[in-house]
Amino acid sequence: MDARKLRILAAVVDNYIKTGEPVGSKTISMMPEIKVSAATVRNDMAILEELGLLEQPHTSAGRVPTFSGYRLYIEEILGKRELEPEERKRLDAMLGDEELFTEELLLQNASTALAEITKCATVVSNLAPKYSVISKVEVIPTGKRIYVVLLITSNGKIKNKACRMEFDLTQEHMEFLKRFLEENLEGVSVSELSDEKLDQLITAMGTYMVALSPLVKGICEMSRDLQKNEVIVTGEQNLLTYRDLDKSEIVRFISHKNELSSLLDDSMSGVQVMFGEEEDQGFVIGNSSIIVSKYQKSGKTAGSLGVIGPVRLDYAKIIPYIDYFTEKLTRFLSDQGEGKEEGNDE
Amino acid sequence: MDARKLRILAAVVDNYIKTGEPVGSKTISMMPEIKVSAATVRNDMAILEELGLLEQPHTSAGRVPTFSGYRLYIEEILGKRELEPEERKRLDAMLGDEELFTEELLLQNASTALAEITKCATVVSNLAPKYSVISKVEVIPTGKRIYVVLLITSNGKIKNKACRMEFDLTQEHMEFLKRFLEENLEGVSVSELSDEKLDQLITAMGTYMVALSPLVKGICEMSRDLQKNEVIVTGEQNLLTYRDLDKSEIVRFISHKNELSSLLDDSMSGVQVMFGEEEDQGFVIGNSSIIVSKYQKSGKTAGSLGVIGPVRLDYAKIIPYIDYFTEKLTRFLSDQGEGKEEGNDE
DNA sequence: TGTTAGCACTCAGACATCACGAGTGCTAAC
DNA sequence: GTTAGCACTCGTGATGTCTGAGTGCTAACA
Repeated sequence: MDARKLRILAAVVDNYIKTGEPVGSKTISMMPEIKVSAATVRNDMAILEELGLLEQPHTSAGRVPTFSGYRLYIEEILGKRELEPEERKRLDAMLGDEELFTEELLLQNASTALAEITKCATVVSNLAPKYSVISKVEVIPTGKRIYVVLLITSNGKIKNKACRMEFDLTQEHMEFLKRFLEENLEGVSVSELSDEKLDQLITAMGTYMVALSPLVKGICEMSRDLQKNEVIVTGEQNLLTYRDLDKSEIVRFISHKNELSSLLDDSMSGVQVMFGEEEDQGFVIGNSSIIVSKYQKSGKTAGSLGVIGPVRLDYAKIIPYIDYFTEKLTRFLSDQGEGKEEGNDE
Repeated sequence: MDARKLRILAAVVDNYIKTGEPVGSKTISMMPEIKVSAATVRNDMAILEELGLLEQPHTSAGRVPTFSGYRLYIEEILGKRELEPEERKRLDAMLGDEELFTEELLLQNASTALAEITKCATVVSNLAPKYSVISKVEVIPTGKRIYVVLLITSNGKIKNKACRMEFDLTQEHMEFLKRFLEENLEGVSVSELSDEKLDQLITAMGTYMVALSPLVKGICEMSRDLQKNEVIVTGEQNLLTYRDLDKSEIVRFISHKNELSSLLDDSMSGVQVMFGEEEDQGFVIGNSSIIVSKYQKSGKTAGSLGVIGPVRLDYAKIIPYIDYFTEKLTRFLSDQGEGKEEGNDE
């Protein structure tokens, strides 16, 4: 694969991203970086087509990059671009006041900022709840055999749930419960609370079992809620502006966004680009691509941030942005050390 | 307006709802309930057109009902139909087990059921939080100057919020706070907690003001959250199946669903039908109609339930369904008396 | 051997034309 | 007041034609 062919491929991709029209040999031969005639370009393009990097929608049309073409373009041709200082400033300004950041807020601001800059939809998946540890459990009586269970996790999430009991708890019950929960649940990882663990806990309560098990069950339900990590999509409306995305598929995507979570979580670290049709998940929008990057906390993946748009996306611009945001998130989470305990559950 | 013209109008509406095609005089004259020739039908249709009840998309096409046409059809021609026993049974089955109902669950089940039956989107707006009263406020220390405020309302909603303080609170602070909150907040309506009320409360704390005001502020923020009532939309995807609804408008609608709340809350009691273009709210989908009905609790409107679909909707079928569900909700809320205290804030 | 000009060929898209048929309004007769 | 008949309208879909962008191939050139 010689350098000129790569230049031609790059030119096709650039041009197609810009115009959305198949690119012909003449257009390319007129570009300053290509100094050969249209005929030569044609010869090269025929070879690029044989290699599966370009394709023709129909005989008398120009060339369009294939998925492999895009991939090669992104991986080989686009170098890792560093952001200009002004760009950084602009992005930082969009993120808002650093003082006020929590992981959640930073993530949210980053995704709105990305959506605004790229005019695409952004997706965010936060694994933090999954890896968090129960830091406090509290049971509060609220009259008439109703008890509110409050669960606070190490990453600052707070969850609550009302439990209706068969009868009111005595002072003794409450004291036992307080001690029991402290000893058996505080410090336990949210993901540890499986059904078996629940059974163990209930058995461990001994004679208090009958009276108190609904509360423990409630706690397990909450931690199960915490385990399934949610995908947040921002800027869906932006997708409407692209002619090459099917509107019904967009709606379908929006209502099934949670199915994205496996896609996001399975992806490798670093910036990764996936194309709608290539993935076999049925819910992905045709002709769309998704750029995802993961951020870390103390060496472990803590979540991911991505942009969803048409396949013809300005990768050269967007990838560095995503990179910047995920680096920022990773840095923030490591600076933050043991973790602030803020946040609320709305 | 003679009876035959009404019958013809009804026939046009029925037929148009069924087929989506403009209805011609011949089609109508062949219907069993119309015993006149096509020519006569044409004469009558011309008059109905003059009255603004029908219109022609173009000269050589059949007639289509106008909004007024639909309205007349719904109000004058469709009587209030009672549901068949089987229909009731079917609806009840879809609502699920009565034993488990809370207002929220019932509302949610009703809207999913409606969405499924009607193949439309349903909207739900619950005013309950707005009218609820604070039944309990609790402050729980969670280490390192972080305090979780827990707010429980009369309708069973639980909200929580973490507040970071300047310094840790003493035993004395906590005792004062407990008494203060009990005396000043329990029993207060959520909607009462305005900014002025907040100022009053803070002043009333006297020397404790400096230390404790962040907590009170947190409480007010939460009650403000409770006040703005959310609109829940179910079955948006169903809207995609209708050719006469614009897909981009559907997406726009989904992402601005909260703007519906004023529309829902302002509507009168009883079943009401509104048409997309007639309302001046910009966000409504063109060519769509919305059927809303409100349910009550102790004489006051407690929320609304509606169906959104294309203008050509099977009103004859849907209206009784909505009616049934809102009656059921109203009945449930009045049976329930002072209100169960269940629910959780996820 | 790689590059280029020239040329015949292909094909989507725009545009015009045409026939069809569903539906109308009007008129005159019943 | 109702109906049959008829001329007229007009959207729809099928068909044909033209155009231009773009191609592949070939032969000449460096």
